[in-house]
Amino acid sequence: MSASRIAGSFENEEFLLFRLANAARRVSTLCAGVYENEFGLSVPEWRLLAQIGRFGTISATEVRERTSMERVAISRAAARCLASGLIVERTSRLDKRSKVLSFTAKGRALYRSVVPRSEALASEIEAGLSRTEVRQLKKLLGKLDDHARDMAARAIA
Amino acid sequence: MSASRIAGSFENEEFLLFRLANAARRVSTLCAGVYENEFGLSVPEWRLLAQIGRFGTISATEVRERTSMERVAISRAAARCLASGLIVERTSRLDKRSKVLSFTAKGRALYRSVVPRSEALASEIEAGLSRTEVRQLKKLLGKLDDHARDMAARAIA
DNA sequence: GAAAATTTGTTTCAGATGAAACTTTATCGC
DNA sequence: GCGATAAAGTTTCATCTGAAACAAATTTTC
Repeated sequence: MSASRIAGSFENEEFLLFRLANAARRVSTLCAGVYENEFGLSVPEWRLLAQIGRFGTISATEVRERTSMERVAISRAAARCLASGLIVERTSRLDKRSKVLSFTAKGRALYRSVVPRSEALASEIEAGLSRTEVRQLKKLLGKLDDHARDMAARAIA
Repeated sequence: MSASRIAGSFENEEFLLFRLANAARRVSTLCAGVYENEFGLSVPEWRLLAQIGRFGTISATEVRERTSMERVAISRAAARCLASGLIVERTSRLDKRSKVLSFTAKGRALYRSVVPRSEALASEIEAGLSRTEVRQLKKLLGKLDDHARDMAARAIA
């Protein structure tokens, strides 16, 4: 069949995009279920809380720099965490556009309970791979992300 | 600060989920722009066409088995490709529930023009990594996906 | 020091997405 | 063969998502 002759190398190796999309969707759905069912958190909410947990007090921009989350996602995650009383925000004195986020007692307590579960979940997910493979995979994903970011930046410029 | 002491190993290594989500989002957005701007195709539509290109005539279920796409995504991609005259569908004689999909002349021509662009795009994206790293990454993503699928299946059962 | 441009964060809108209900056809158990 | 169960695809609905417009504050430029 002519169609398949045309395909060339495309035929045997599936495009990285597709594998990446599949793996990300699968892992994300799995984790989202756990965070939602056990803690009532969405993945972006947990991502935000994890940053506050690490850095104590942090602005949305700092979260973005550290996680590559989108502005909108951070804003929405923060709004929901505020509404559920997990965090408080205060306008920064240095820059009144900026609001710094920090835990309430309730938020800190929740964070403390999520961390071990999150680690256990990561272990479960990574259990299909060896330690070396996990390290390798993270490294390669980081490299790919960096390269793709460069490409996107160049495309815009 | 007590919050950071709690974090433990979580502190240094970013959770695989997050890296995966970042890389997938970045690559997907990049590719979606190319397919959309240059061919008027969404990623799921291109994924579907790629399967028809490889296998000639194929049912939605076979597409799902081969790509891990969701039923709904396939159904919608097929509806749009039908509407834009890229494919036709015929009820299978063997199973009247099933519809087999195949190219129109227009669809085949488009497919032929997308394949080389898709390969070039893949090369560009993979250019940040060595050949070995690309192979490794694909392998690890496949393994991770398989393991996560098993976990999800076990969670339901 | 005021106008222009930039940055921070929010909101809006339109399209994407996924779970669940649904329709139709096929298969299983008896 | 007939009722129950399952499978193929579609549709609905409620939510998620991202791009772009937006408001407010800051920085830059002249």
